[in-house]
Amino acid sequence: MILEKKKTFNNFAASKGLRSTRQRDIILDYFLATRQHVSVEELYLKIKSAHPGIGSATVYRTLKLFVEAGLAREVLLHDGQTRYEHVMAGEHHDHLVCTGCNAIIEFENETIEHLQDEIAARHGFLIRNHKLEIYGLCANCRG
Amino acid sequence: MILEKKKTFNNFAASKGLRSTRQRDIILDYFLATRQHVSVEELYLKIKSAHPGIGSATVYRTLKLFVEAGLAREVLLHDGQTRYEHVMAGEHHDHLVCTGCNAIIEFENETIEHLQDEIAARHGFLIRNHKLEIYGLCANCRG
DNA sequence: AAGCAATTGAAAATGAATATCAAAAGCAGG
DNA sequence: CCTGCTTTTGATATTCATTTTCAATTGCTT
Repeated sequence: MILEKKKTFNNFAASKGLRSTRQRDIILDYFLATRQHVSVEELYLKIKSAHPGIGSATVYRTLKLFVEAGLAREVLLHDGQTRYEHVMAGEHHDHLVCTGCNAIIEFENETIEHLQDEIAARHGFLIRNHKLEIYGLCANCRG
Repeated sequence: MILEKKKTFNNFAASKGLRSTRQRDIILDYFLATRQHVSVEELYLKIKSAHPGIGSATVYRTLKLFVEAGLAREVLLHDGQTRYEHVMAGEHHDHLVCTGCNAIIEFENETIEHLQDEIAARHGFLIRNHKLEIYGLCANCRG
């Protein structure tokens, strides 16, 4: 599915007349290799250790392209940094965020998705994406 | 219910050993008088026109107190500003956010709330609050 | 009224994100 | 493989929301 995503990005780039560059390839590789919710800074530091030449501005710019291309999604947690997560085809996961230890538990619930569709339809609203975050204390932290 | 909220804040202040100040009273009045999703800047400007002495740092500080006191909730939209909305006892509304015109439509759905409780229970998670935002185009903007 | 700690306002500091711009790199067409 | 044109990049400066700092003020207790 990594090839799949690279193809998606290439198609997007082609359709927008964007050029294919070494940096974008590298950043995409690193982004695809991460797990959930990388901040730009985190991704930048990882990349920098292997590719010192790449600047953080490029990482910022490129992640925004990934969002446009439909590969990534912005996640705003409460730590003052914009984070990015993968957009999986079809599937959509939401988050339980522990305010004690910052653990993030992902879950999926079809019924909730359906209800959202209904609500949107009722308002003539066309859904592009959504975000559901539940804040509280995880099993460990509720002590 | 405004008196209710003032009392809630006073109780909180008392329990934390916080002092009662003119500024906090004023800021609370203005916050309670706002409708949904005030940014700190917006609230500060409103207050400043009638009370020029009050500084923005105090508004920032005080809104965080309201969150601690359970009166307010942070809402992170995608405009780079932290916004605050009222916490209504029991009820919880979520948002349809139009990426075309930035309109925000609020809705409530009991079933979704229930499902969230179930999911949390399944993970031994204790819910403090949650946030559901659906992004897309409103009826006007989907043209 | 006096003393002490919390609070405030102004200004400086921080920090994420964006804009600027000259140099470098991609992509034609010849 | 050059040439010329445009996009992209990296470094730096800039912006802007938020936080911190700190001296002065204020609230509270005795």
